Amino acid sequence: MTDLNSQFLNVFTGRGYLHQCTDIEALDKAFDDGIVPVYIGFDCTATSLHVGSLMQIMILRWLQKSGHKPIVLMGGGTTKVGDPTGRDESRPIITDEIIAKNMNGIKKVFEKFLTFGDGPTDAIMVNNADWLDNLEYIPFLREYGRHFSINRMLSFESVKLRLDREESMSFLEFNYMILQAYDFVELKKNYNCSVQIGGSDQWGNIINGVELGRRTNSFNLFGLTSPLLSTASGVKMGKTAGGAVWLNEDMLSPYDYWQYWRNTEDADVGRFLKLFTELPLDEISRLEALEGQELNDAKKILADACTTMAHGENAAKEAAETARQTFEAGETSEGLPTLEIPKTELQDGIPAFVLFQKTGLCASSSEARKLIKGGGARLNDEKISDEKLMLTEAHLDTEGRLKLSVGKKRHHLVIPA
RNA sequence: GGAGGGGUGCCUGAGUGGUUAAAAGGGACGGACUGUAAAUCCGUUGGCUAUGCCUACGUUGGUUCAAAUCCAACUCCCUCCA
Repeated sequence: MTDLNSQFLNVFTGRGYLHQCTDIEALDKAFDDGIVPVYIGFDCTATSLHVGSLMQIMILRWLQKSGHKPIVLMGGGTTKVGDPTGRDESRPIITDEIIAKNMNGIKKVFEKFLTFGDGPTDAIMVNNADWLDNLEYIPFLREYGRHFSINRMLSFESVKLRLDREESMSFLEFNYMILQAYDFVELKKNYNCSVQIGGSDQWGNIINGVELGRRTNSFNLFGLTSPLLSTASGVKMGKTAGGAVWLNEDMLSPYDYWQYWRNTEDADVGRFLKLFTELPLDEISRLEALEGQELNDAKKILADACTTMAHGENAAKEAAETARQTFEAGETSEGLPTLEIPKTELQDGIPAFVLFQKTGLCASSSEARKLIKGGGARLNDEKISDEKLMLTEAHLDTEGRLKLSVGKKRHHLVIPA
């Protein structure tokens, strides 16, 4: 690789964000010459983003730190079409109200990671519905549609996958890549944004935009992609027992978020520290060299740093302290997720499996029963052996609480009120 | 519009009248081993206050003592033809 001059690209490559670039030397020069607006697009399919998008968010954060302007493109328009990339079936149609609601939730995530405002390097958020909603079909086809070759579009991975699997792909979805390409041109025109970054699965879509810009307006646009992330054992990132690892506090508690990072595989620690924290690289190489038990310290640092960024320092400290009490001291920590139940329920007696369901530790009471049968359920750190155990006030611990555990890692407190 | 093939549990995929809550694999969860890791081995994997009951093989009806399995209509997908 050639030597890079710009601060941003040095960080970008040094920390492992680089997968492909359309023209890295020219891009390097651009970043070195002055403030460059760069955009990354995000879907509005949920009320929060999850760790699958965290790498893109970190990229924008570094971008801003390096003195450039991040543009967060909300796919308010394209979400109505649905990105077929990586999907083996159509997305359900999402209504405008839900999209608006989702955008609000996602905005909250970004406010934690970026500084928004009117200054030259302040981040801005734009919505592609602003220009996509009112497109006129015939003029659009004549001006832009003629630059797209169906032959080529059919060869794209996102399309090919669906065709190979003999799944249907509607014309609606087929248009997604055209619209995304058009976004790039719009952003160039309105915000002088000539760089798009995305995951490596977006490479095809990004290239389309670059080419469309060149053909229609002789723009010189750049595309830059980051590797798709899976854990060292090949699992796609971002799922746990409870579901997706959301970045919004109301969808996943800081404690659970901290736990997610604490449970990182050994082989991923160094890579994740580079990608998801802002620790200096030499500090990271020291940490990832740790072995055996000591590597757990690196995992804690990873969890602290990630949680601090997403939820603030206090939340991170609380999560770390709760984890320490729970796992290292073997105590029952107040910081664990807690459920209050009416006193009378305990006075009357309530089956343990019902409580497991109520706390959300188990999805159904059948699941809870099976868990108890299988020996995976604990009450106040003691294994429950009776599937039909009735809980009463006699089971409260000295502090007047019940601690329910599923496996070794998932705990919940129940307090009568 | 015509001909043929297909729609099975979270996913892939077997099953062509009763022994089928449905093989097998994957995933997920739990256990053992560990370091809150990975790998490995074992177990669980529709719901229900439950020795039973209910719901489930695209949808709706039908045949039958009995249907994922047979019939009809509908619907969606795939392939070929127009």
